[in-house]
Parts: sequence; structure tokens; C-alpha cells
Amino acid sequence: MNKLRTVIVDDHPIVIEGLKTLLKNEDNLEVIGGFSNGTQLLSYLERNPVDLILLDVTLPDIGGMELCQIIKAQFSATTILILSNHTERSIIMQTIQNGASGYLLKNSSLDELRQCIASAVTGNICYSKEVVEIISRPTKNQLRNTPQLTRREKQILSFLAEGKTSQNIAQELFLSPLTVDTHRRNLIQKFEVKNVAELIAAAHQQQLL
Amino acid sequence: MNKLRTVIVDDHPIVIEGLKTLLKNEDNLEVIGGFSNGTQLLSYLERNPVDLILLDVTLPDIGGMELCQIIKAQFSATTILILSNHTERSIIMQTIQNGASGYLLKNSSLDELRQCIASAVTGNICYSKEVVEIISRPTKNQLRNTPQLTRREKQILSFLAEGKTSQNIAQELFLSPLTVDTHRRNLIQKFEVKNVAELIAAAHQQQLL
DNA sequence: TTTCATCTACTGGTTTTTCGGTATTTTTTA
DNA sequence: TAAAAAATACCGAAAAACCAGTAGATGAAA
Repeated sequence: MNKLRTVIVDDHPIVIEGLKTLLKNEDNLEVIGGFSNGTQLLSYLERNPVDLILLDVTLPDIGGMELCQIIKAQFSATTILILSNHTERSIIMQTIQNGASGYLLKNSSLDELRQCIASAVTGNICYSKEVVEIISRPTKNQLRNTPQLTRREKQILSFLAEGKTSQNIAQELFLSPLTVDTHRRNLIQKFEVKNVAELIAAAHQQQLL
Repeated sequence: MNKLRTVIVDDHPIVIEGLKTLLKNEDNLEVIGGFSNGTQLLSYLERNPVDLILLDVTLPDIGGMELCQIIKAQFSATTILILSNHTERSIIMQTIQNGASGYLLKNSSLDELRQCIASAVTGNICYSKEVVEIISRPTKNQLRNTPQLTRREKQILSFLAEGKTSQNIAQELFLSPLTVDTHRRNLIQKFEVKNVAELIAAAHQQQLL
């Protein structure tokens, strides 16, 4: 097998250099480029085949998330590993949902990086130890008690998320609009929110939609 | 190292038996129990230490998601691997967020199961090949073009998600309520939705919140 | 069987959103 | 620097949501 053609994308040139040095002696990959923003990377990808991208999420021009999507859409054979300092679970999950094959914190050991690269190029998704902990740690949302919804309430909640009015919902469920109104108000109370907009946001955060 | 004390939870007794047979000859684990619902499992866990749980998501009494959370909260040393037929990405992501160490489809090979078990008990998160594909595949939402929002619109979108009214927002941003109104209407147009409730739902699905 | 949760429905009034326009100023970008 | 995009602001009317409170019917569990 040929060496993995690898590029590094980070807005700190020092990080790029550091990684290059660290990976210099790896015999299964070769760093063939380093870029400090997304535009540069994309125009490089247009002309050169790349097997592996070590990508930071915070870039000056295009966000790492968007970049992931774009790369995966246009160059689906390329593997993306995120190297970042962000420890928020939502960011990690988003990068994975956007096609990244793994997520490491920048303080990961070279050994972890090696392992993740090896795992990622064979099609797995790989996280560094610390990242696994973050992912598995319950969210604040999950800690604070999720309101207990009745069947009807769940039903009406999902209708509301579809932008339906009380009238609409009442018609579909053969109820009085006033009843639907009551349910909506109970939902708003249970979630301790101000209106339906916030209700939908809260329900989404607690993965009820 | 002692053998991994393993239990299987599935509402189909056949699956339990099948897995038991398959895993009989593994020398690093021992199946010490099989349950067909969540309540049975939980009361067993109260009395017996368990290292590994092979868990189905669809159970008659408690959902696999909830079960994951409960187990991780009370018996954090126990590793959970999900064995399921559900191929929806959201379900997979949710089980992981709830503390599962991996997700396999029921048609996975014994080899994949072995690998995932090995990987999971050392603290990694592991998916079977097919599951990796599901996770990495872009969502429909991501395929249909995400509306291009201006800075102001993003700002007002997030305020709306907090349940603020036009008046509130106008005050905070030192704008006329009428201006905020216009922005809100533009947002609703861009997302092609009927009202703010649906707007928030759509924005959430496209990970803009 | 009684109690509790849920579902249903109402009154009446206030606030907010939504719809369909228009229009000026500021900022960006080609 | 001209054109395009974004941000600002307005009007009026209708629709819908929100608030506060009440209350009968139903069904499940203790």
C-alpha cells in the first residue's frame, strides 16, 4: 500500500509545523500539505488527490463543520480526522454527523493519533479517550429532569413542530381548538418556557423531536 | 483477566439463545444471563456485577434509550453495546449520547461483534461497518440546500429560539420592533415554513441552533 | 371504589404574530 | 464606483397565540 497522502489544516502555523514534525517518521503516511484556511484547502483538493485530512474546526473563513460536508460531498474518498480543542459534546457529534471519521483533542498523544488514523482509514470512526468520556457523559439537559409528557401532549408537540395551528391540529384530531390550546399551554408550563418557539427548541435539545 | 460477565437483553428469546450459542466458545467472556425486558435486567443488576450488556433498543417495558441512561447512572462500570435492527441515524446517535459504547446491527458478523466488544471494554466507542455508513451518510436535511442566512438573521433566529418576542429582541438590539418583524418574516420565507415554531424545528434539524 | 392523572372544553380578554405590501439607508462586493 | 445584498423601518388588518382560571368526563391504578 502506498503512503497516505495527508494534509493538515489549522489556523495556527505552529500546529501545522508541529504535526508535520511529529508525523515525519511515520512510514505509512506522508504529509503533503498544510493550510491555514478552508479556501486554500478546497482549491488544493481540486487538483490533488488526498487520502487523509487532519482538520481543525475553528478556521478563519469556513467553519470546520461546513468544510466537512463540502469535502465529503465532493471528495468522498478522503478521510477526515478532526483535531480540535473544543470539548463541547455537541460540536463533536456534529462533526461526526457531517462525515468526519474521528475526533481528537489537540493534547492527544501521538500514539492515540496513530491509532485513530489507522482505524479511520479502514472505515471506522475513532475518538480519543478524553473525547469518549465527553460523549458518554450525560448532558445537562439529561441531568435536569425531562418533563413527563402524556401521549396527547407528545402528539400535539410534534404537530406544533410542523408549524400547525391550534385549528389545524383540532381538525386533524377531531378536537375542539380550545382543547388543543389547553394542551399547548400545559406543554409550555411543563417545559417552563415562554412560548411555542422556545418549546420546540427545548424539546429538540432534550431529543424529544 | 477474568472473563467478562455478560448479559443479553432482547425481547426475542430466540435472539438471546442464538447469541448465547455464538458466544459460547469465546474465551474472554461468559454469558451469565438473558432477559427479555428492562425491569428484569435492572433488578438483576442490583444484585449481580455485570461487565457487559448486549442490549436491544426495542423492549416491551422500558425503551433502550432510557435503559442506557439508567444503567450508566447507577452502574457506570458496565459497558453497553447496542444490538439492534434500527437503521435510523438519530436512534444510533441517541444511544451513544446516552452512554452506550457501540452500536451493531443484528446482521453483523460474529467477527464484528468480537471486535466491537474488545474495543468497547477498553473504553472506545465502536460501530459496525454498516452503522458507520449510516452515520456518515449525509441527512436529507443536509442534502436539501440550507438557506443562506445573514448575520442579523442568525442572531434573531437564536433570540427567537429563546422564546423572545419582537419587542424583547428590538430592545436588546436597539432596533424598531418592526425591523425585527421583517427579519422574522424573511427567516420564515427562507426556510419555507409556516411560522416560528416550524422555523425553530427546521433550524434545529439543519443544526443551526 | 375512590383517587389521581389525563383528556376534554369553556369564558373572556390581551398580546403577538402573521400577511402583504413599500421604501430608505447602509454595507459589500464585483 | 456602480450594482447587489443586507439592514433598517413603516402601515393596517386578520389570525393566532398567550394568560388565568374553571370544570366535567374518562380511565387506570391503589
